[in-house]
Amino acid sequence: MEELYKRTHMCGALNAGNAGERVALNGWVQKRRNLGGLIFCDIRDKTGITQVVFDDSVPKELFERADGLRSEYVVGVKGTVRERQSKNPQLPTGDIEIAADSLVIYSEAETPPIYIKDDDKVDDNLRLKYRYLDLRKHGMQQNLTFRHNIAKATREYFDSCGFTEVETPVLIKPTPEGARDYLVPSRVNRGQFYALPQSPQMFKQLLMVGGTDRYYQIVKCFRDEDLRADRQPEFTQVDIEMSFVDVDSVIEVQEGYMKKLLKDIKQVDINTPFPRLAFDEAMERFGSDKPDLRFGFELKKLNDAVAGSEFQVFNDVLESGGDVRGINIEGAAEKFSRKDIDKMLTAIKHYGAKGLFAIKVAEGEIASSLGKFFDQERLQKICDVFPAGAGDLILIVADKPKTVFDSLGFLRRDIAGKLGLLDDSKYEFLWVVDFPLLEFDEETGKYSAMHHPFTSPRLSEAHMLGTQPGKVKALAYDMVLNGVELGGGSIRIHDKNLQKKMFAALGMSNAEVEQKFGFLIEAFKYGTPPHGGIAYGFDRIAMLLSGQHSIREVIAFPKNQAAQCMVCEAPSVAAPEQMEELGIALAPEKADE
RNA sequence: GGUCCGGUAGUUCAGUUGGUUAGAAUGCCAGCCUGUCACGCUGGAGGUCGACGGUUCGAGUCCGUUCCGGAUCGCCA
Repeated sequence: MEELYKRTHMCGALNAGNAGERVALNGWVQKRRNLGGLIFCDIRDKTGITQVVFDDSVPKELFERADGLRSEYVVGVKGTVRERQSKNPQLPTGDIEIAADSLVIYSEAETPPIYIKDDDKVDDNLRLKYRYLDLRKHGMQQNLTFRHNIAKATREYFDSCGFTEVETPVLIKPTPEGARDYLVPSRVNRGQFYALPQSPQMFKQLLMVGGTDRYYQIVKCFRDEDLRADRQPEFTQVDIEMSFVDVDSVIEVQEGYMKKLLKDIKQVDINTPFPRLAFDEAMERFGSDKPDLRFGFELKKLNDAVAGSEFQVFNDVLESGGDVRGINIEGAAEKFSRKDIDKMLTAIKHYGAKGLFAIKVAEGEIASSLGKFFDQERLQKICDVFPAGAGDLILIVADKPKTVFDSLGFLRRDIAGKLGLLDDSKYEFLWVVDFPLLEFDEETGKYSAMHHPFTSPRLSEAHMLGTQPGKVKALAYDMVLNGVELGGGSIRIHDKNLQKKMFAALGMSNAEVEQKFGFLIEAFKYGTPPHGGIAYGFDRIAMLLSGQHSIREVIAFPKNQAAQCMVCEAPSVAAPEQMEELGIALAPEKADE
């Protein structure tokens, strides 16, 4: 290779104050503009771009080499900084340019399949396949740096609060019964498997038994589940556990964490403590257990207002234990057409909704698809619940409670988006608390833990575990920011008798408990501090604080929707020899029915 | 597993009721050009219209199957 030019500055670093200095830059060719006897060339690195000029004062050989430059060539340039004749106010380095006197081409480049520009619109899969090119974009480099800064602030904060970062194993025991683990075969223990952790839950509890007192870890976790814009099969958690704490002590430390993150990263002061909303109230008011508080449109129950009408649809729903609820979109009566409302109905059919009823309130008249069954007086009664006035649009869904909540919860947020109310510069934090401890699974006919089986019930309600398990509330909490669940946690059960009751309520036999959690139960015999903790989705935090709408934007090498790595093409089949050595054979594919 | 949307040049897209040689922008290549910065001007190359089958005198367009991608519901203790 030719000589390496020892870099004196990054490409985004120079300004008028450097005029007259001799510098050396390394980077990629963003763009070459050949004006004939004058060549401009923009050199880019992760900090920015600098314009380099070759004119008739340079040797012919150098000028010709500059003429041969193409996009994405990797080069080194030496020259003198000077102020530009015509400045470019759009560039941080726009006041200066480098009058080049020497140029080295480290590496040529083929024409890239995607443009290295932040505002290009290119197919997501191409971006993922050529991720190393995508990462050259300034915005992507900013995202990576941004994520790094969050990790740094996280470590600073928890360190300052007396936490120890401890690494927990990545090869752990599989959880029985289909819990979507990634399985890892063992050659040394032929026929046996590890699992990759979905979370370090049991190990962090063991750390509390082990006297670590305050633990945190920025840790990769794995779930072999279907993907979403905010869900990847391998993702990063900020995992936290504390000894000798109650709900308030955990929450206080976490609010301090968010306060520091927002201050350090966004220079934004947020108020603590965060509001706390009981799960039931969150559902009643927002139709969601992770409500977005940046706007209103709260749900109202209309059962009383519509009772006793001639409208059979509502009557049937009310009789079968369902609800009639609505939201009032203030001032939106004229903003949505009949067609728009039909589209909304199509959208909420996903949640099982069968109908969507609209009431448009105007001065002196209330128009509605319900007009046939509801006279003005009755419609007014519905309006009064919100209360709604002239210009407002009320949307009503009648169905099973879950369908009503899901549908209106979705519409509330969807419409806010359409009305431009989702302001990324607003940070509305809250805690959702008082979750039910258990939920009834209609398929298995059993209760299952809403969070996990070590979540403590409210101690005052623990006696109901045997009799009314569905009514017991958990000492659990979710942190929600702008409609996204950032993290969730709980106070754990540390009393072995209470834990036994919990397992009984879950319908688990002693043998089953022993097989799944034996080592944790064993550990609890030897002196267990009261403890609790929380785990955050680190990628989600980075996504939200950087204003992105997919966690892929803050992950260097994310997987596509089919959980494939487009760069290295994982997963792939294993070589027969390797399978043989591991003692694994593939089962024949199931015949289609 | 279900539902919806999409697949046309390297890239982003247009392509009407089925009708001659499938277009634009950008990128790429060549030539000209001394103050550009989305440089400009002139010219050029570049396509199995995702794949297979069907209807038709004729299919990018219609029908069926299939593959791929995205969104979403289920799922995510």
